[in-house]
Amino acid sequence: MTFVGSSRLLPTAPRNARGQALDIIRQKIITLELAPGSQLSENELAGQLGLSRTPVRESLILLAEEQLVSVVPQVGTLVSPIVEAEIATSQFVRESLELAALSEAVYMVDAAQLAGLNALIAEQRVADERDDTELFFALDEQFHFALMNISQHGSAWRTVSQAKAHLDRARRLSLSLTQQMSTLIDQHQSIVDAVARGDSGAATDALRRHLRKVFDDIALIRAARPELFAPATPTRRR
Amino acid sequence: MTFVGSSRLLPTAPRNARGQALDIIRQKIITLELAPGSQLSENELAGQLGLSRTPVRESLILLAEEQLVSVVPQVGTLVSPIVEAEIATSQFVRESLELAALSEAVYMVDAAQLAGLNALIAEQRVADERDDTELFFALDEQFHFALMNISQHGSAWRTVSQAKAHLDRARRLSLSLTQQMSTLIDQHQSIVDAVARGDSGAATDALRRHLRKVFDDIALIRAARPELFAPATPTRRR
DNA sequence: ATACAAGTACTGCCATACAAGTACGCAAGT
DNA sequence: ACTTGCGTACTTGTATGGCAGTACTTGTAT
Repeated sequence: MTFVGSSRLLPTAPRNARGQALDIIRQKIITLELAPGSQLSENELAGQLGLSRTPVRESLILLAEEQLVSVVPQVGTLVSPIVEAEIATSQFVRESLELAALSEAVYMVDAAQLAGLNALIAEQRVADERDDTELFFALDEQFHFALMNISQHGSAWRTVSQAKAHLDRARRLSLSLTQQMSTLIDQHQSIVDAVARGDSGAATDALRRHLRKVFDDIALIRAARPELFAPATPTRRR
Repeated sequence: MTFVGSSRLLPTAPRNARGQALDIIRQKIITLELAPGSQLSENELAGQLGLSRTPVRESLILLAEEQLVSVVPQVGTLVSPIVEAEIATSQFVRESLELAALSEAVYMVDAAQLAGLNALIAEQRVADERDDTELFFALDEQFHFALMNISQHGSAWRTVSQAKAHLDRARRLSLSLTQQMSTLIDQHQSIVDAVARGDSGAATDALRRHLRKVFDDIALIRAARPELFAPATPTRRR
């Protein structure tokens, strides 16, 4: 597993044990390697990661704040099930913030930033050709961050990224992500083109269409396989 | 100090030591009882609160994630200075989310919700007459939460509340909060009136004006006393 | 008086031990 | 067969000790 494009903003690797544990566990939850509803154990995770309970426990507390796990005292820690309401909230947060940032960004973008965005799109085309969804997810994260960074509100990315994590996790339920990559990349291009033209309305429209597509794809998954959402009974470990 | 209207949504008191420590420390930071830039110590806080270092440390980790403190390994934990960029980001997040939620809320509000909002405004008038700023802060928090809760996005309040915490802390630098309460309450009334009329544009305009006033007040403080923002040297404890 | 270096007293980080509480299985009694 | 009660094996919560690294202090030499 590569941690390129992890949610942690600074690419500098987390030098302490807690940072390592947080990144690894978080990534495993988002990629569904740790199934929604499954039970975790501080002790077991500590053993697997070769750490003591302390940094693992601190990571789980942070993940609970992010709503990715829920800790029940004296009972256990559960990977949060994928709940429609949570997805809708994440979509609302992400959409509101990205759109508001982009509407300002149109008036302050420079040539270097546009070139950077186009370069990311080119890399995404490569990822598409290789059917490398992991690479695409990482580049997608970079693209949306770069877009938001044009305005002065790049430091709000932390908030957006947390919302995006819930949406990405739900997206991974889809079996055929590879078929949608080219559409998503085209939408990326439409956004950048509108920004380059200085057309604020077209840019926000294009971004809204893009984000709504992601959300609608999740709705399609839910329609096809409702059992994947909000599993009623938590999965016990043994 | 009363914890009515603390940031924790559920009024159910935190039953474990970490929850207590988190609420107390957080409140002391927001109310400036713990000065921006001042140094904290896990040991010292644990002693003051009558707890061990563990729950205190876990609280500080959560506060660091919220950007209210910054932890420097082997050096110390500092209460975050009030930095203009951080304020601007918080304003951006709060404004974007509250406005987006309100624009939807106008079409789904019912009579009971309007009555609840007006009741909160009435309470705020009382707080104004008594010059009780602490009560007003609590009621203000309740009002904005109730407003956001009309739409289906009440669960995004957690995010808004974290941004609002930074703005509230900066607001407390102002010496004359009592003189502004009546204006703020009038603006609350304008928002509710517009929502009651079903006038989406007027409602969002009124809310934007309201939130911008809060932001502009902070800018005035900064203009008058720039030394309160981003203190260059951290305050050592002895 | 100044520069420098060793000492010392802190810091947060991590590991570990113990405490409190819950869930489940199994056995005894009805 | 079913219910009930207890024991056991887990769970997270909290306390504490030791470690490594930083900053300030103090003594010494220049």
